[in-house]
Amino acid sequence: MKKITILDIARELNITFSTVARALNDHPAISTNTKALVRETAERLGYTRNKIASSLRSGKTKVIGLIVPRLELSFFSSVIHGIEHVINANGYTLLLYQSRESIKREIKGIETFLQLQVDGIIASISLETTSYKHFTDLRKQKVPLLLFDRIIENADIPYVSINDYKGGFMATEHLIKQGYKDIVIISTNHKISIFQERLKGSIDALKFYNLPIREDLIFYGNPSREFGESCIRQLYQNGEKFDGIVTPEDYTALGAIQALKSYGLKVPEDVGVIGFANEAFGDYITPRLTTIDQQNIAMGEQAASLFVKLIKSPDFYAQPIPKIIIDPILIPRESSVRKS
Amino acid sequence: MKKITILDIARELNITFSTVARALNDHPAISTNTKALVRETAERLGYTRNKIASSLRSGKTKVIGLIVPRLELSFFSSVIHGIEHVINANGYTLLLYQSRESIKREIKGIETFLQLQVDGIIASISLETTSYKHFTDLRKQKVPLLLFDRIIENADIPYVSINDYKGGFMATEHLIKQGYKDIVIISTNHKISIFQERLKGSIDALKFYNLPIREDLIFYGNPSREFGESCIRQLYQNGEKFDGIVTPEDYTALGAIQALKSYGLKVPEDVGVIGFANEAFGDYITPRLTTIDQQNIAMGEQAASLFVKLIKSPDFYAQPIPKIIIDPILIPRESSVRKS
DNA sequence: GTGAAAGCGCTAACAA
DNA sequence: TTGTTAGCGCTTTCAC
Repeated sequence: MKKITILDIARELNITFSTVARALNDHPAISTNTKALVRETAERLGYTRNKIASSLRSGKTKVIGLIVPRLELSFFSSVIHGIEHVINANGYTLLLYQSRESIKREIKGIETFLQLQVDGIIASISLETTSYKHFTDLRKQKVPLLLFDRIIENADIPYVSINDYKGGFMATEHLIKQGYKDIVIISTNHKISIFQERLKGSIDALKFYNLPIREDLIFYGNPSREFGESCIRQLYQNGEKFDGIVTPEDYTALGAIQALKSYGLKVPEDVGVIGFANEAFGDYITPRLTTIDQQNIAMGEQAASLFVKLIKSPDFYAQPIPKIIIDPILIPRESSVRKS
Repeated sequence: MKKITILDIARELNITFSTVARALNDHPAISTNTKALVRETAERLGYTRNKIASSLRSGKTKVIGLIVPRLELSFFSSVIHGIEHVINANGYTLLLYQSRESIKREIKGIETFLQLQVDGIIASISLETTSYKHFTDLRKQKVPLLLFDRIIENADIPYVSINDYKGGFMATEHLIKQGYKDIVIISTNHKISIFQERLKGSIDALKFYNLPIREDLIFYGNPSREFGESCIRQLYQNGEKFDGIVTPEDYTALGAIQALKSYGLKVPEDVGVIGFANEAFGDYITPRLTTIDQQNIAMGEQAASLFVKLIKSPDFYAQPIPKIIIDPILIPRESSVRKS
C-alpha cells in the first residue's frame, strides 16, 4: 500500500497538486467546490499529510520539546497534563525527554530537540544543573525556551514558577502558628534557586516570629525519603530538642514522618511536619501530610499559554522577559495540626 | 544567526556538500583526514544536523510515538522509564501522547503520530477503548505497533504484558492462605482484557480452594479510590460478612482501606486487602499495601527491546506475532498479613 | 480561482 | 576517494 500524496489526489481530480495543497490548507482563494472535492478525495484515498515535508519547507514543525527531571514525581506529571492540554489545543505536539536529574542527559535532550527542529523547548532543570550554558545558548540561537518551576533567575529566559520564598515562609509560619517552637529546617545542598528561596523564606519566618536561627537544626542534603529519615536519626541520636520539621519537598517529609514514628514520636502531637509540592501520596499517608501546593495544572497551563503567546510574537526574547510567579497555597492536613 | 547547513561546511572547505554529508555519516569511502576536517569545521561553525530534511529523504524519522492513558499512574511513568532507556540507546526519541482514558484522544494521537511520520507506535489502550479499528488499521498500513500492559488479544499485534490471570489468582490465593475466608472481589465494568483476566484468576483461586463464588460479593465499577470506598460502604450497609478484599488496582484498594478504617475495621486484623500494580504510594500508606508487582521497568525495557528488534526485521508483522508475558510478583506487605 | 516552478536540507545512486 | 544529480512531499511566490 503506497503512501498517498497530494499528487495522487491531484491526478485523481485532474487539477494541479498546488491547488490540492491550497485546498487542504483552506486557502481563501480556492473555491468551496474544489475544496470539498479535494477533501472528499483525500478521505477516500486515505491521505495523511506528511508533516515532515511541510516542516522542511515551512521551517516549522509544530512540535515542542519538553525536558523534565523525572515523571515519577506527580508534580511533573500534573504540570505536563496542563502543558499538553494547552499545547495540543494550539496545534502543537509534545516531544518528551527526561533528564533524570543529570545535566549530561539534559544537554543530550536539547541537542536531540534541536536536530529535530522543534519549534521551542519547555524545561525544568535537573538538580545537578549548575552551569547554564546549554540553556543560554538556546537564547543566542533564538530558539524559544521557557522554564518552569526549577528555573534560572537573571538569565533573560522567560519562566513560570511559584513564589518559593513565600512558600517557605508560609510553611514555617504555619508550624509556628500551630505552636511548634523548636523548628528543624531540612534543606538541600543543591544550588538551584527554588530550594534556596524556600530556605530563605523559612529562616525569615523564624526571624519574623522572633525564634532563634539555630544552625544545628538546619540540614543540607539530597532531598529524598532517605535523607528525611537520616535527619531525624541524627536529631534523635544527638538528643536534640525539636518539635517541628520543615522540609524542602514531600518525600523528605515522608521519610521524616516514618523515622519519627519508628522512634515512637507522634505526628502531629509530638512533632509537626510540613512538606512541599503536594505530591499525590501526601493525601494518602497517615497522618495525611500538610504541604504547599504549587497549582501544578495551572502552572502547566500558564507555562504553555505564555509559551504559545511568545512564540507568536516576532521576537520570543523581546524585552522585558515575562516571568509569571504563581502563589503557593498552604494545604493544612493532619501532620501539622494538633487537635486541641 | 543563520542556520548552518552542510553547504556552508562544504564552501568553507572547498569540497562538495555530498562529501560533507558522507563524512558526517561516517561513510567508509571518505578519508579519515576529510572526516576530521569536516567534523572540526562543523563543530566550529556550530552545525546542527537537520533531521527533518534527512527524515524526508530517508523516510525514517527515528521517532517513536508513545500513547499512554495517563502519566499520573506511577506504573506508566516507570514503564516509560524503561522504554525511554532502551529507545534512546538505539537512537530513537519518544513522542508522548496521553489518551487520558479517552478513545477519541487515542485516535487523535495516532493520527498526529502518522502525520509526523513516526517510525512506529507503542501504546497501552485507554479504559474506554472497546473498538480497535484505529489499532488494526495501523497493521494494515504496515505501521509498526506494539502494545503493553493494556493490550488487545488475538489482534495479531505484538505485545508485552504480565500474566494477569496468574496475578489475579496469586492475589486471591494469598488472601486465602492468610486465612481470609469471605473474600470480596472488586472488579471493573471495563472490557479490557487485563481486568477480565484478573477477575478470572480470582474466581479460579476461590474455586481451587473450594470457597464459594458469591455473586453478591463481586463488584463491578470504575477502578478508583471512590469506587473502593463505595464498595465497602455498600457491604457495610448491607451487613455483609466479609474479611478479605481483592481489588483490580491499588487506588481501589486505597479507597477500600480508607473506608474500612472509617468504619473502625482494622486492616489486616479484621479485613485483609490486596491491590494490583504496585503503585508507589502503596509502600507509604498505613498499613502498607500488599499488591502485585508488574515489573514495570523490565516491562518497559522488554517492550522497547522487542519493538526495536521487530522494526529492524523486514516485516514487523511477520508471523508468528511475538508476545511476551511477564510473571507477576506478589509483594506481601502489611495490609494482608496478620501478625499471629 | 488555478497553474507553474522553485526550493527547504538532506540521502543515495551513479559517475568519474 | 570525491563530485554530480535527482528527488523526498510539501509551501509559497509569481503568473495568468
